[in-house]
Amino acid sequence: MSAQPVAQAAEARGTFGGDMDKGSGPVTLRMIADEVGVNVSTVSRVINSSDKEARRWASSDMIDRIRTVVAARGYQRNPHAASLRTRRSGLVGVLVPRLQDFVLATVYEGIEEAATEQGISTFVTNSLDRPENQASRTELMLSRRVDGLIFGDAHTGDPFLDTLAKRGIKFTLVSRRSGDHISATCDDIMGGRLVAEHLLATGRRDIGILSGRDYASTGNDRTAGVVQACLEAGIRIRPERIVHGGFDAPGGRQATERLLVQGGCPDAIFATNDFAAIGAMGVLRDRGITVPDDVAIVGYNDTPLAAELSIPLTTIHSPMHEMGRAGLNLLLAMLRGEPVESVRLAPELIVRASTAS
Amino acid sequence: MSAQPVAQAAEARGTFGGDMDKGSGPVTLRMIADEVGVNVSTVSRVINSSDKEARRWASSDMIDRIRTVVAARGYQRNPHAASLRTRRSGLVGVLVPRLQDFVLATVYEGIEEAATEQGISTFVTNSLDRPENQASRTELMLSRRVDGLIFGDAHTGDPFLDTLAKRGIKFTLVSRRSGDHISATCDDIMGGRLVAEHLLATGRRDIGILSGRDYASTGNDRTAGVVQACLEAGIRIRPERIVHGGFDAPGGRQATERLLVQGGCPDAIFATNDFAAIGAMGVLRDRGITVPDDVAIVGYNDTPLAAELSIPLTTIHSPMHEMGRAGLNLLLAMLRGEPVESVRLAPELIVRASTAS
DNA sequence: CTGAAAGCGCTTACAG
DNA sequence: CTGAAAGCGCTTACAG
Repeated sequence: MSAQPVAQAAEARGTFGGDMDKGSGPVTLRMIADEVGVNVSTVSRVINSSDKEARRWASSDMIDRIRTVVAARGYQRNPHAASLRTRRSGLVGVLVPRLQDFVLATVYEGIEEAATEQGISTFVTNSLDRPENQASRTELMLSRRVDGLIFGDAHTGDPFLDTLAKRGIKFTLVSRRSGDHISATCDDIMGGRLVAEHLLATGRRDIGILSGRDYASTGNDRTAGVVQACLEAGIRIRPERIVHGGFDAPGGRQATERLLVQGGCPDAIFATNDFAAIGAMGVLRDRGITVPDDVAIVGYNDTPLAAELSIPLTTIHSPMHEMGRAGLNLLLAMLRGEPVESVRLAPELIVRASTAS
Repeated sequence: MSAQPVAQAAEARGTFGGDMDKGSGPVTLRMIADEVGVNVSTVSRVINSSDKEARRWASSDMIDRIRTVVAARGYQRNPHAASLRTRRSGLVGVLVPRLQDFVLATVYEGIEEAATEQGISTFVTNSLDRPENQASRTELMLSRRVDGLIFGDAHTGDPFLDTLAKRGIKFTLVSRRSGDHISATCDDIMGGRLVAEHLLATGRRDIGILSGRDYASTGNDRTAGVVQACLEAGIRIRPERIVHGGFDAPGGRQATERLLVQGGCPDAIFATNDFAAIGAMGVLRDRGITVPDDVAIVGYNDTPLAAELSIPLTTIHSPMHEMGRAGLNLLLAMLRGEPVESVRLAPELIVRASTAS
């Protein structure tokens, strides 16, 4: 708090009942111990025990007295001292492609919320999906002595995460999955199937897919789900109907333009992200193609804007917040040494005007 | 890294050249010192000095040898130990209304970027603009021993920040200003003036304003700028032309509906936020009011979506990223004890189809 | 049930 | 120029 050096005046503290703070900084365990008239170790034990456990360490009278003084003085443990001693920091590092992305911001909110509930603090940073950033930011997090990491930017087939796992570093993935690493994701294959089934049921037969980045399991799984479901219905989606690109509006715009050029206009477009769907709608509008009469459009994620669009967007609701919470809780379980398994959350189809013919 | 207790095997370390790690956890200063054959204090001094300063503390031969071993072993200082000793954590807490909000996510990106450059780490959390959260999250940040705080959720007239300042807590504001507290903001009054000047120059005379939350200086200043500039042009904006509401699309929708009800349709609407502008456009479209022929629309912030809309949006570009950087750097200067002054960044008008008649 | 001691990994006066 | 010591605020065997 104060800029002045606090000096080594630890012994000069009053016996007990001294009510003034003397500007000597935050309350320490020693101050509490002195005021109660007991050893710091006793205070430490009481503070770090539940009501029941505490009984094993101290008389109930002692427990009451300590708790009273702790509350009265507003004691807060110094986390740096505790971390130094216990070798656990209660810190988690989170890497996301970009926090500006509504989807990842929401996932992170879930992570942060669950972390706070568990007394954990998080650092977040953007990797912009660039491998060199992923590596350097991970090392930076590690140098901050995080207990574990959560990646929202996993790249399919990239050995980076394998290397990390081999080093014994604990981490989970959110939003995107990769290999056998523990992850909390939406069941994107199922999501894709829901889209295909809806489109087929409403009479569409030629589906174009804005698949997103080729290194992201999200877009790939959603695409695979559509392809599977169509195949089961006897419809084969040609390769040129699947185009990759960015997950934002400009990315969707470009991908849509490529889609139209290379195969003519389909009767449905599935954008694996709502923002890409907005870009797609822009292109169609520019070309005088009407939605949903000429082309149905489906997005993914059920972003708030989806319902606000001039033509409200049919989309898949994915539990982004819950995904973040699960990713954090999985990591914590791993750190406790418990066996953990990946979580696939259920997607849900939300039908709106963009597919209602 | 490893879950097993690392044990007190500090003395059992090889003399020098021992290349294996023995799983004894991260490299410590002591290991470096032992390998170089020098006292830890010497290593500490060299590590924490610039090239020039180091000369005062050690022979250039010593400096080289230490630097070599530090690099070879990949030594990283334990920040908890250093914080405990120095009483400075290198940690900054950031409170924003909500990270899902593109504007605040971007401001935070700027904060985080500048922090990383300066070797500082940040914690972010959402307050949802609720006073009880602002208080509790601030205390939580303080219990994490942050050196200072950055608030993106300041409420005009709220004594909370005054109380904090009185407690000697160091903080800066971003995005919104409040009282005399140090802040890094866009010059929102100027931004409002730019909007009014453009609207007046293109023949508009009856401007409705979606002013946002009444506790946020952003919306209020932007509104004030419009009112001022209009007054100077001899046009008085009636109070019922100014409506408050949320800064998102639904908020803009509701505010617009109230605006239309209570005073008929204006010939221009200034939404103090791009997302609110999107909501406004939705309402107008539903009612068959055309943009820009019947009503011109202007947003604020120059969000990427603004250019992607069916009717591209005239808006004010505000340097959100730079605002975050400035907020962090101001805080750091304060912590160094330097005199600091608030920063007002220049807004810029971006004219698009929504006002081009 | 409670205390005393050691030690986590650093930094920084204080000596020399 | 370098070393030795103290101490930041905790936790945790180890005694009793």
